[in-house]
Amino acid sequence: MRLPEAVDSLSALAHAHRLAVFRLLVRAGADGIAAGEIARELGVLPNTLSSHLTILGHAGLIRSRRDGRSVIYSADYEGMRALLGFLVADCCAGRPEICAPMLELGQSCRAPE
Amino acid sequence: MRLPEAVDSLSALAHAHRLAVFRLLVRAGADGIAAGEIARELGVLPNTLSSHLTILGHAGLIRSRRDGRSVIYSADYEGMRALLGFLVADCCAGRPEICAPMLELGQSCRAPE
DNA sequence: TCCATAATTCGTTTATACCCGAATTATCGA
DNA sequence: TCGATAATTCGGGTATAAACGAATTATGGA
Repeated sequence: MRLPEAVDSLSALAHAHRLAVFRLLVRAGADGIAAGEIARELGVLPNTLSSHLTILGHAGLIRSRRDGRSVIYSADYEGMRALLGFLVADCCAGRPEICAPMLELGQSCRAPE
Repeated sequence: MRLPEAVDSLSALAHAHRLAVFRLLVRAGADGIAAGEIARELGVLPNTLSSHLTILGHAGLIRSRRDGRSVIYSADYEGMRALLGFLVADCCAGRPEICAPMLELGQSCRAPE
């Protein structure tokens, strides 16, 4: 990932509703959630949500598939990984002690026991 | 970190010049870089840069200290860690296989050999 | 085929972000 | 104290983002 794409991804997440949608989908996993259910959950009008979903999709952070009358959205974990990777890239050349706390991020990222 | 603060941080980074500034400072480490030198490096007017620096500072992503006539800016690694932590929080409850690629982020984050 | 549901697209209005020039504040050296 | 350098603050003009209502497209079932 390069800077312009990173700006697109960050802009997509830099909005309260869109960030909430993204987190919802990240938690939901591969099953995903239908657009209408997301709208209901967050209390956003369907048309407004639709434009948010388009923005997140264009940024490579979510995917969609049609299932009957519904469209199911799910997180794009590879896009997420690309963004995080860009942010930490070369974060501490020559200074591993700065880097160390970032390595512990993975600890937030575990299955509940 | 909670959602509103995360939106602030993401908004701060969701701009080509500000993201470039942040990356510059992340690479620069604790020594930091003077405002004027950042402006020269990126080809941004000093007053415009100043407002960008204010936004990044308010978002908790950079710090500043005065040194004579210069003001030295440096990355706030704790703020950075907080944002990344928020983004990956609970990212794969019950699905460790999704989580695994995120754990490898640390590999971008190493000292040059 | 027709109707109901799900989602998106379109057009408009409003609010906010961005950038620049000019003026101001802070610090250092002569 | 005065001038020069470094940085920030202020004000205004322009562009862009966001939200909404209305209309449109897609799908499934009667």
